[in-house]
Amino acid sequence: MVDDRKLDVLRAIVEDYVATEEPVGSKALVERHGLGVSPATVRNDMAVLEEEGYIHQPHTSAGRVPTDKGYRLFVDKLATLKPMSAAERRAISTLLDGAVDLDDVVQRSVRLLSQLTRQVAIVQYPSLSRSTVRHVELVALTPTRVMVILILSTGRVEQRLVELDEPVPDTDLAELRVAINQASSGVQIAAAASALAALPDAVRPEQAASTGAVVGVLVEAMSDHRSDERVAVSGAANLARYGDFDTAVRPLLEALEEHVVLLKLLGESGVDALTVRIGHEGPYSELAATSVVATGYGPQELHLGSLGVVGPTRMDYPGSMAAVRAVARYVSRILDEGNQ
Amino acid sequence: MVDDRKLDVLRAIVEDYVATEEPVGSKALVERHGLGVSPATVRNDMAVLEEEGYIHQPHTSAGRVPTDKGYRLFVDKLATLKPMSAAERRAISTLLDGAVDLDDVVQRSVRLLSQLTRQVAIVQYPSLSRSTVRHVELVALTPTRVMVILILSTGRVEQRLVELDEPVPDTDLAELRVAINQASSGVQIAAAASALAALPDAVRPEQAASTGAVVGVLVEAMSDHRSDERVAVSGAANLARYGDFDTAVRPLLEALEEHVVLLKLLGESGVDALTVRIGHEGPYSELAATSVVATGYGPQELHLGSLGVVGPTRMDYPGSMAAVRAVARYVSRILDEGNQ
DNA sequence: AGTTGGCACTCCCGTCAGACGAGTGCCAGA
DNA sequence: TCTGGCACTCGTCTGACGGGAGTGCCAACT
Repeated sequence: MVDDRKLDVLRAIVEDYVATEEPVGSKALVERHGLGVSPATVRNDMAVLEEEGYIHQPHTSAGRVPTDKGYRLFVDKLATLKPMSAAERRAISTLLDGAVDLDDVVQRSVRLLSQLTRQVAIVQYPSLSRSTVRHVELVALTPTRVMVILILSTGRVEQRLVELDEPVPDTDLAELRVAINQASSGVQIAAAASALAALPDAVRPEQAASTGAVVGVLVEAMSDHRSDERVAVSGAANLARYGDFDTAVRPLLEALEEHVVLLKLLGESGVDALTVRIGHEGPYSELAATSVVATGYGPQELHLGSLGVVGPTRMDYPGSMAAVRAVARYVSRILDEGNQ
Repeated sequence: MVDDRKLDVLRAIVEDYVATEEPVGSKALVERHGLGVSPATVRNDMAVLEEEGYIHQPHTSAGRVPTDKGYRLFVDKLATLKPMSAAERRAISTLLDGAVDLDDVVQRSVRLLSQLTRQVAIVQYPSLSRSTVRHVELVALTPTRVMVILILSTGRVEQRLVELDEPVPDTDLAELRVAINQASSGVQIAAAASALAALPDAVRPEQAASTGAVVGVLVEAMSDHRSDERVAVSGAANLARYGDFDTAVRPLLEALEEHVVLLKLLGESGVDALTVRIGHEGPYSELAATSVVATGYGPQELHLGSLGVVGPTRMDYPGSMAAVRAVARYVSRILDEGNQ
């Protein structure tokens, strides 16, 4: 039976262990938290909690440490999000409002998140595939070199250079620009790609070649999911605070280099739905000592990407969860504004 | 007196210490390198080298370790660049040739460099201020919203959104586009900014407001030196290989977060001129245990940015220097091609 | 003069025993 | 059901000790 006081004990253990990084004993517990009972009672409760698998003893005569299962219970039942302080709220809004473009938003967010949580922060760049085409611009740099600029609803801009075999007159280029925008503007990117692919057949034969070249590059840029896999990382230095280098720091440090791994870690939680993955719950056994707090972001419930923090299982969950949610909301709002 | 054999001894000490990470003694030296003399002789040489400050003994009855001065001598007099293997050359060219745009070049380079050297690699994004304006494009997203796109000779593209107080007819916008490009295209960015600043006075009064808004944003983008301070970093996981966490790893890990610090570390070496800064020679006392191998890059001797690797003073200088130079040359070549 | 073998010396490092103390489990009593 | 007491466990710290790597110096050799 796990009654209320035992939950209190578990909460106290988690909080103390997170704070001190050391196994916590019964005596220290009753002293630091006003539990109102004696150490002996706490010991009895601990014995039960251990039997149920919520805490664990590194060795006889040592204090207790929460297990992954214990953290899970803590997060599900015991944790209340630490409200952000006014200063923090202000920091978030002023910092993010100062961003000049999309890349800047992402970079500022990731930095901010790592500073707020003192953890490693990860922000996925907004997915290209979910957005719509806002405009396509063609710029003739020379008669045979055209720069193709693809502007998406999220604010992302992709540019590609096209080399043409023959010079194309400006009037033809203008025509092509109109045709492309008619076919694609306002359309979801996947649909736009297929609509464009049909374009070369619809123009005059002498334009087919140049149209084909331009459209080919555009379609390629649209179906290029590279940017879907881009992430920004910040706060690796925070790892230095952790003691157990080999189990906690090194594997994570290696994972940070592999952006694909990070994306999988972030997962695909819905907008405004916090996901907490604790230790072994995650997809990688090497990262059994690390937890992830993540959420999706995007305007109007549309999932454009994910962001979150990773750290050792022994992390400040309430604080991390609050910060992740706050930053995600701001980012969503900004993406919404740019898009209205 | 430091004669040839003593230099050989120093070289051997550096090589062994880099390989083993342990102080090297006289006996091990003569065994591993065919020095052709007895340990006692080597000991005498070592005593001289120590007196001159090239090597150092952590404590009596320990082997010797090179000092910063010893590494300096090694780099200046004794090191010959390790030639890249054919496979490495191929890896560099195929990887970098596959880059689709400027950001991609930078990101691939930094990753490549960290893999080649197994160190932390840093690549500065090409400086905006040294490049010329290739083209400015204006796109009317709605009658009162104009996207301004600035295309530079290096291939960098900056975009900004401008909100206008009143709708601007397309014909006026076309006029403005022509005027802007006449004033700026082909011009160095600083000069272009001042040329543009004068533009609002030269147009019809009813256009002055919109022209002012567009030009203002452009000038701001041009004088925005944010991108001059951007760097890409890769290979932080390689730090995990180093033992002395507190002196070597932690300070460097913290420095990696501070891009300004990294830029200062890279310094401003000329194109094709390798700079090696060893330990205390660098600008930060906290990084007294780290060395930097860096060089500038850019087409035609034009310094657009720097790249290099950082690591503990005990690093493989010949290998790092060769890799840094090879990557810098490839990057320079690619920037040249995109620019011809 | 430079090189070499021999030798005593220094000092790091790993091991081991012993003391200490934090923390526990259990039990009897309130 | 809670509490105080108590014996017990076991990790950690300390100091002593021996082995070994490496040195510096010296006398002898080339």
